[in-house]
Amino acid sequence: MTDLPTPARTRFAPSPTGFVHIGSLRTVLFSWLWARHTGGQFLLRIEDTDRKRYVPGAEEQLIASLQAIGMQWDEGPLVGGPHAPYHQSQRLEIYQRYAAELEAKGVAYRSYIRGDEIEQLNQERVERGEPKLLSFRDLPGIDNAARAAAGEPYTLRLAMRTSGQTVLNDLIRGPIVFENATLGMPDPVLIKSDGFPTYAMAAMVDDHEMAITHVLRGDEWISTSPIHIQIYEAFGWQQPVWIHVPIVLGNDGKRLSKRHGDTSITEYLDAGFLPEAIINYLVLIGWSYDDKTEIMTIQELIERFDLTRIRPSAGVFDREKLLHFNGVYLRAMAPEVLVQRIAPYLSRAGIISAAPTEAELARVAQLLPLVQERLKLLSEAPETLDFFFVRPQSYDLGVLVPKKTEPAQVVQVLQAAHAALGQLTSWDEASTEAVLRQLTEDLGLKVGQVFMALRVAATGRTVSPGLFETLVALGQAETLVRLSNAATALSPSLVVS
RNA sequence: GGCGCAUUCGUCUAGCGGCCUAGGAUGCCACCCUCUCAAGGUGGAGAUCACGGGUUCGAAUCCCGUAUGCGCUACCA
Repeated sequence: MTDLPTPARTRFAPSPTGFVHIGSLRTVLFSWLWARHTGGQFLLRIEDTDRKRYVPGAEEQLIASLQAIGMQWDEGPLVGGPHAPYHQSQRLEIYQRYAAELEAKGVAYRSYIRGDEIEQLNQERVERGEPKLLSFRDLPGIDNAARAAAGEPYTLRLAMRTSGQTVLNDLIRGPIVFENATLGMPDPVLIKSDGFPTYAMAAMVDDHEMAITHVLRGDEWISTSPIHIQIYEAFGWQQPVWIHVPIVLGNDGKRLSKRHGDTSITEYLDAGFLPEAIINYLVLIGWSYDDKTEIMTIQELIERFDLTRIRPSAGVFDREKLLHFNGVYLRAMAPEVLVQRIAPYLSRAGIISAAPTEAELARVAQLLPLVQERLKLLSEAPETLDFFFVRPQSYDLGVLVPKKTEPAQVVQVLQAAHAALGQLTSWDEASTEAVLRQLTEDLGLKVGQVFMALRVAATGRTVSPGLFETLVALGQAETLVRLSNAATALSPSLVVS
């Protein structure tokens, strides 16, 4: 029933009403990992049974998100499979057939009462201090036969049991026992009056038809699981292993939603987070391998993932920690791969062409090692590299002149450095370093003062890669131009003062 | 209201009766390294294991209450 080595079939069954968010992605990740871990299949099924909530383009977004994050499905839209179609809206006959079966068995019945009538009746009952309606089978004032004869629309409802127990065997929580007599659950609609099935009907039928072995879903489904279990029992089907996954909360401890900063996964990707970092971070909310291992490759996760180690309690999504993971993955990334991943960000920033030339990519590849270990997001690449491509147009004199240093001294440093570096015949880190350290000593200044002034002159900013590697990457000619520009920018201020 | 789920450092977690004066990670602070920023190294602060009873020689770990948070209570998923 649990951690058997038999191949599992799991599924992600979203309704096409929006994007894939961080919260739901974590549940998908668990499902996907379990299928891969057991050598089974991961299916994608579109639960588009609510025509009122249909959002055009949502399915495409959803599919694109899964592909971008790298969770490929074995059966479903685009790839097909033995249980096609994988859109519930195209499986209506199947649900109708099974619905008829339940009706024939007497566990489901036609209900002609309308929603507004139920509301009305319940309101009256509440006023009289009576409990709300649970069954809609034979109600005073509702003539089912007459309505049927008139051809009025009806819903098919499941007759919930009113005695005994319904037991949900949740893998990570153990058995959860519901007393049918005190459940207080109205007979749920299986088939809506428009002929479409509800979630309860469609999902159970499909999970059975598609031979799903492990159902992973958010723990908000625990409350309604008696319906699902009673459907399984009514059919006499074997239940899948139920795994109710804890939810992911936002910073404020509130459930992640569009309101509370739950962002679509594509936004994280656009922001420069790596799929592998997102996956690695996300899997650790609610699951752990042991007491210290955190950084794991996808392959290791597939090998190590174990449903029984999922925690039952909700976890807060911590963007700071994700950022740390992203940095780890960024630093470990092969330079040639990083170039490819970073190029689009540089293109978007206008630093290189939209369709980068070989020369541009080569230049980026040359520069990347200088900043790779400082990156936490791919999107930070433009701001850390742009000065290599664009000469500083002006200088902030307050920044160009380091603390405890006189403007005149800076001009002197710039001029001396210009002279000394200009004479160098070999332009490499060792040579520039030797020259500049000697110069510092000759001027009787501190390394920090000199190097900072030169850094600002060369890059226009106080934060950059190492000075020497930066100068070398910039090239001798360009370095000299920038030093001289900086000196010129500073000189007028001397005249004034 | 009813039913259900959850509860260990700010956050993610380890822990499944003695190894816990509660371990790791992240974040924070300090120091080291150092031309800046990161990275890296070292150290530190940070959890009376929600609270109260019990069981036991012994409980974060088992049982029962209480509190708090959350979910469900749709012809939504």
